[in-house]
Amino acid sequence: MAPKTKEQFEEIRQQSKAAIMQAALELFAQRGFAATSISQIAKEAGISKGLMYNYFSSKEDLLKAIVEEALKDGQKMTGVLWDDSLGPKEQLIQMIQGVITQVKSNRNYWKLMTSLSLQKDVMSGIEDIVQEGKAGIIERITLLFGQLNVEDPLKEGYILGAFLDGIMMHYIVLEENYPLDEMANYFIREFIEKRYQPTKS
Amino acid sequence: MAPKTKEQFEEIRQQSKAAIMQAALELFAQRGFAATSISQIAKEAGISKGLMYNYFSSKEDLLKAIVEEALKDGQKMTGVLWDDSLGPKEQLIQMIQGVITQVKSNRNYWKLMTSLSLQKDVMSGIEDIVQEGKAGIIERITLLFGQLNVEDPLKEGYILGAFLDGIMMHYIVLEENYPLDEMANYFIREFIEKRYQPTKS
Amino acid sequence: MAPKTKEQFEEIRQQSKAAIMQAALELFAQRGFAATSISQIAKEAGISKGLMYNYFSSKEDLLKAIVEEALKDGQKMTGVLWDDSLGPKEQLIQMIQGVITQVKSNRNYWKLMTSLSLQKDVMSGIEDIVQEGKAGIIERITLLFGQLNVEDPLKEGYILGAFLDGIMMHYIVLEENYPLDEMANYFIREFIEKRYQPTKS
Amino acid sequence: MAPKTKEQFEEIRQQSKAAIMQAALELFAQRGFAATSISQIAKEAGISKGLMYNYFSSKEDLLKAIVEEALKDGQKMTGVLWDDSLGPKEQLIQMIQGVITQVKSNRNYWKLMTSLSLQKDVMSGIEDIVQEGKAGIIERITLLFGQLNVEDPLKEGYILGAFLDGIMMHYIVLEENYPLDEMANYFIREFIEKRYQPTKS
DNA sequence: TATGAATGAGTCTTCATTCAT
DNA sequence: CATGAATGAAGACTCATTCAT
Repeated sequence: MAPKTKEQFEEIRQQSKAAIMQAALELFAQRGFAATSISQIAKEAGISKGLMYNYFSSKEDLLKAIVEEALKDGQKMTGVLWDDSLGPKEQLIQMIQGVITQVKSNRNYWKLMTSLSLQKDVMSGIEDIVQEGKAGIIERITLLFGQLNVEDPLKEGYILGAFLDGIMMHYIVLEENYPLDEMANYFIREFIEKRYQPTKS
Repeated sequence: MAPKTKEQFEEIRQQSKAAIMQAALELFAQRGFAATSISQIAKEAGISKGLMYNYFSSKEDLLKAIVEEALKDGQKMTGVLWDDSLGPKEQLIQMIQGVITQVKSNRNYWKLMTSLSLQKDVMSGIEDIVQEGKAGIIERITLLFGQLNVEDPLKEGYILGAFLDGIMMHYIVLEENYPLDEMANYFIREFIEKRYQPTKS
Repeated sequence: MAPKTKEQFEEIRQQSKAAIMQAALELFAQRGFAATSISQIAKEAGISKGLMYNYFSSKEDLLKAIVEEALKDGQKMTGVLWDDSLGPKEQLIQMIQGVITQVKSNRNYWKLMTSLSLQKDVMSGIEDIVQEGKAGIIERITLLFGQLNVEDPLKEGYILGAFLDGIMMHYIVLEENYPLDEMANYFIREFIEKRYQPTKS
Repeated sequence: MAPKTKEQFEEIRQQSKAAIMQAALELFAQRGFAATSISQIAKEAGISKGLMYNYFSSKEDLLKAIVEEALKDGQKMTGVLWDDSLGPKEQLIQMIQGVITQVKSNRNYWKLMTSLSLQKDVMSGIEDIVQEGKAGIIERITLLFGQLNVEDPLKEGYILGAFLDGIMMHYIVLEENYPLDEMANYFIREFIEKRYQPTKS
């Protein structure tokens, strides 16, 4: 008799929305945005085609929501990441491990993002947000390399970024067959620990 | 009328085909395979929609032809690449420079390939050919690292691969803004030359 | 709890119903029946989509209810209109003024009716009721023109009807910019008063 | 073997386009723009749904094309209409007859236009063109009434317009059952000929 | 060989309507 | 009585592909 309460509706909404976003992320990541149809998403999410439009105004809007949410989650984790009480090398290592952890915890998201970054004008609004985040990280890394007395901190930062993107790419493409942790550890040991020896002045 | 009719036809065929493949590669790379329509390709190539089907039996077939052709070109270049008269480090450097050269000379192709590698089931036939090529390279590199007395040649090889893929990725995404040569040189100097010192036994 | 529950319910019912009909009339008139969605009506009326179906079994039923109610109101006014104690010319004038008054008092309704009359099969049930009403009026007018010794009372009636419909149309389309009263008065003076002079044989 | 010539294609295009516009006009007029689906138009025109989009970029664009074409035709006829060698009363009559002829020759078009004029924002671009045409006619009529020494030429013009619009409306709605010519003639005789007697100064 | 009109399956999206609460 | 989540059929539109010339 009584209508559902606001809270009940809100809960239902959150559940449906999450289910849709989850299904869409999976499919967008595996097949690509353009190649994924709303029908497929609806089927995967176990809902009707029409329902998606109760929550997202368009397929693009859905994509945007997915990216933004994962971005927010990522930033939450990143915020925790930096521990200024550590030395630069330790911070570097922690950062690398943090990136690895994030990628592992949300492989589909990173796969989708990689895919999107390859296409022009898929998402105008998103590009900016992502770039912003990246710029912050690079700046930070450059700073650390500066403290490590590296010859060209910026280049060194880009190289590190390239390595991380490369390793991520391999992990994303090869899925279960890629020993991500092993590779990361090997890299840290061989290319961080050894390379950036304390400079006893 | 003229006796050369057949050859002329063949030449026209080759020109049209090349124009179509060129246009398609450009668009597939920039917008993605699924998001590119035959109409767009035809317009870009300056031909009619129908003509495409004279040369390729389907959109997928066109994609396959593009990938295969570029692959063949690549292998031609790769074949030239290895110079066994050099020492392992020099071969490594030459290989890296070779990869960079290839990517630079055909950025769209590598962008497309990267894009395709992220999507399941876009191309069944292609996957295998590419994997084959990659396996050969890895084997070769592992061998070189073995000669360089590296602790774990396979991991070292994968790390190098990650570096190269990462650098390539940045170049592909950032386009003109990425100083590819500078980065490559920096990488070779700092991460190859310095790392693999001759081991005077 | 309170004894008046039923009446209160009834009152609420009437209010909601009226609000819905009011909102729907407004939107149907301004955008057209087919182009107006239930959602828009619900939003305009300040109620939920589902509630509409408590009062009307369908969108068509809602339209029907609106038309019928306005028709009833109109007939109430029309009933008052005819004053047999007046002479035919005076009755004519009164009728014209009555029509003008009605149109002014419910412009949206007349706009909607005009719109509906242009479309086939929008409403089967409605057509008949409206036609019935119109036939009565024409009969009455024809009678009056007969008393005025007009050459062809039926045609004269149709012409008057055409004028009234035309003036109404202008008013409906031009909204505030049309001087309805002025036009009506000018018409009465120039085309009624002057035209139908008492025929003192 | 040889491809179709430009002319052949052009002819095919014109035919298909005409068939689509013809079918669409019929349906838009009878059922209304919003209530008519592309499927219905395609079926009525005997073509596939997709073909419409070879010729018109959208449903709205189709509507616009229809209106504009009919407008052009109308203006061609109107241009012929005015004969300055006649006296004002004769010009008036000719104009009335011209309007009647146009409406008769393209009833669906006028039905559609009437329908459109009732809805806000169906067509932004069209509104202007139509208003422009109307303004010219009113100006002309006002001029004629001035020559006829009418008390208030502008009002008289609007009244005439109301008459004509009303008669047209009846004709449009009642279709075959409305004796348009008879009514027009009666109107001319009774409301033009008789009303505007030559003023022997 | 080359063209582009034509098709129809499939895409994104809207919307009247239902229903659990 | 009231809500709005959910459905599914239908609508506008796209696009790979075919085919007559």
